[in-house]
Parts: sequence; C-alpha cells; structure tokens
Amino acid sequence: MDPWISSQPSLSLDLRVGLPPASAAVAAVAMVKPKVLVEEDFFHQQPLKKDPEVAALEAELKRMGAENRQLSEMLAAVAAKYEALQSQFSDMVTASANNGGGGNIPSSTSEGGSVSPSRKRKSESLDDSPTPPPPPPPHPHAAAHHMHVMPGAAAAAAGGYADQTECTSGEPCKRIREECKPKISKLYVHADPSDLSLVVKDGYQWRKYGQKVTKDNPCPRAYFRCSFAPACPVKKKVQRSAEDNTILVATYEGEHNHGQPPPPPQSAAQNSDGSGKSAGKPPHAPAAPVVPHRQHEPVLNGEQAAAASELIRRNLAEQMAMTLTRDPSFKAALVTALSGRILELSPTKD
DNA sequence: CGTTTTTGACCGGCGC
DNA sequence: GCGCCGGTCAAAAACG
Repeated sequence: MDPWISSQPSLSLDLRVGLPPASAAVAAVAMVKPKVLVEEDFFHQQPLKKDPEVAALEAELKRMGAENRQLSEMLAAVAAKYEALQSQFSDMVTASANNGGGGNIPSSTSEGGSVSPSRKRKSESLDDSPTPPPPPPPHPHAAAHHMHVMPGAAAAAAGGYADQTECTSGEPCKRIREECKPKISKLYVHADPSDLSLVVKDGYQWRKYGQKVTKDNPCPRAYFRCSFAPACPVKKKVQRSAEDNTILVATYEGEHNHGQPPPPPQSAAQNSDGSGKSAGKPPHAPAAPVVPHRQHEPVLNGEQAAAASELIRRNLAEQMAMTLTRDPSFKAALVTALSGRILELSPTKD
C-alpha cells in the first residue's frame, strides 16, 4: 500500500466518480465514450442498438457503481489502518533512534554488502560509496500508478517487499537476496500488434539499455532503466506475451526513489513514454501526470483549509480521471473487464 | 552537439 | 568443466 495515499489527506477521492443516481449512468456513458477511445479490436462499438442492451448496460453500470463504492470504502479503511500502522512504526523508529540506534540499520549499501565485486566489467563500481545515498522512503508513486495496472486476472505482483534487506549474516545471504529482490510487479498492456515498439506508457521516462530474445518467447525483450533520475534503481522489462501478441508484459523491478516526472509543458495528449521510439524520440515526455506535488501545504484556517482541500480533491480527481482515460493500459484493462462482465451477464447471446 | 537507441560482446548463475 | 541463458555493458549509429 502507499504511504503516499494515506499521507495525502486530499487524496481521499471517492472512487465513485460519477455514478450515482440512476440516470447519471447514461450520462456517464455518454461522457466517457468519446474520451475513452476503446481499443477497437476489443469489441465492436455497437451504437446502442437495442433497448434491452442499453438497459443491461445501465444495470451493469449501476452495479459497478455500487462495487466501486464498496471498493472505495475498503480503500479508505485500508488507508486508515495503514496510517495507524505507520504512526506506530514511526513511533518505534524514533524510540529506537533515541535509544542510540545509530547503527542498527546495517546499511550495507544494499547491494554493496557482499555482492561479488566483479559485477561489472568496468571498475566503476568502485566509486559506489559516496554517490547513491538511497533515499530512505522511496516514493511510492509508482505503486500508485500501478493500481490501474492490475487486471485481476493477470496481475501477478510477486511482492518481495523487503527489498534490500540486511544480509550481514553471511551465508544465507544468497538466499535472502533471492527472496528479497526489489519489488517486482507486472503490468499487462494491450498494444497494437502492428506497433513494434515495446513501449509501455506509465508516466515515467525510460531509457532502453538492452534487448534480448529469450528462449521461451520469440518476441524480443527490452530492458529499460529509469532515466528521470540517474540514481533511480527501477528497471523495467517489456516483452510481448508469447500467447497473445497484442499484449505487452512489462515487469517492473524496484521502486522509484523520486516523484513522477513533471508533465510536458504542452500538448499533453500525445502518446509519450520517454522510451518511445515510435515517433522518433520524445526526449522529455512523461505521459501520466498523476502525481500531485507532494509539497508542504501552507497552514490555513478552517474554512480556507476546507475549501482548499475540496479544490485539491477536485483537481486531483480530474487529473486522475484524465490520466486514466488517457492511459491506454487503463483503457485496455477497463475494456477487458467490461467486456468480460458483459459477456458474463448476457447469457442470452448464447 | 547532446541524448537515446541499437546491437554485439561480455559476464555470472545455473544445470548437467 | 562446459554450455546455455538472461542480464548488462559500451561503442557506434541515429535522431532532433
């Protein structure tokens, strides 16, 4: 879960983005339709042919609205719990710090510890001492962005969450490192099979550093590194699914230690990833500016604060909605989910 | 000219 | 010890 969410009071945005009173559902469809350019291949757009179908869709929307509300409630609950836990944790940390916990964290520079020195051909690994002070609390923005990523069916987040654990104990080190790999998550994105670029838009800037054809998949796998922050440990592998060529599987390793890159100054609606090769080279073009800047907000009095937070909340919701509707992966996931449900609920077509 | 992508070579882990 | 394989490096090419 994201510390960010809980620490973001304005982020209690109710996921019930407009669902509500019955008729609004139709309006929602009308609103969403032009925006969410559903991937054509997924299901043919049927312009409301039959009334029963419309009714069914409406019902479905309502149902999903209810579901959505439930989920948002759950999310709120989880966030609350998280907050409690976090405060407990910080208490513990401060307590131990006061107890002279100067050296309790091994800080074996994560990898530096007992990693074989010959990791690289170049001896530049020697200079790893001063530069990369791994920021203690990695900003979980990535995770937040991954929320839309997990199309339940396929998502397989192998959370080795305890990344970079202490491996001072010597021999079990190897195993520990295996189990405590950096956080890994997978993202399944629907992509046009004719589009050969292994580009997954996730709002970050990536630089490709390698490509390989693997044994189990004829499609090449591309390796990316976060290019926004040189010290960012996150890596990404992108490869087309062996079974379904239209699906890109992006495997993320680690967490960004920085916020999301700022949105491009203009013309935000373009496709952009930073790792794009399709339209030449978008040098600085993060796609999804989901991230509210996490700055210290000025202290306001009651009314002001309320108004401000309301405003922020709205902006945030709008931003997120925009981001999501722009994000092809989200669209794909949405479409998959919707079509699945629709098929599920309409046995008449059988 | 600076940055990113391409691509062949290299390296280490793992199984036999 | 050997070969296979996935991951990474780094020089060269490409691009704006």
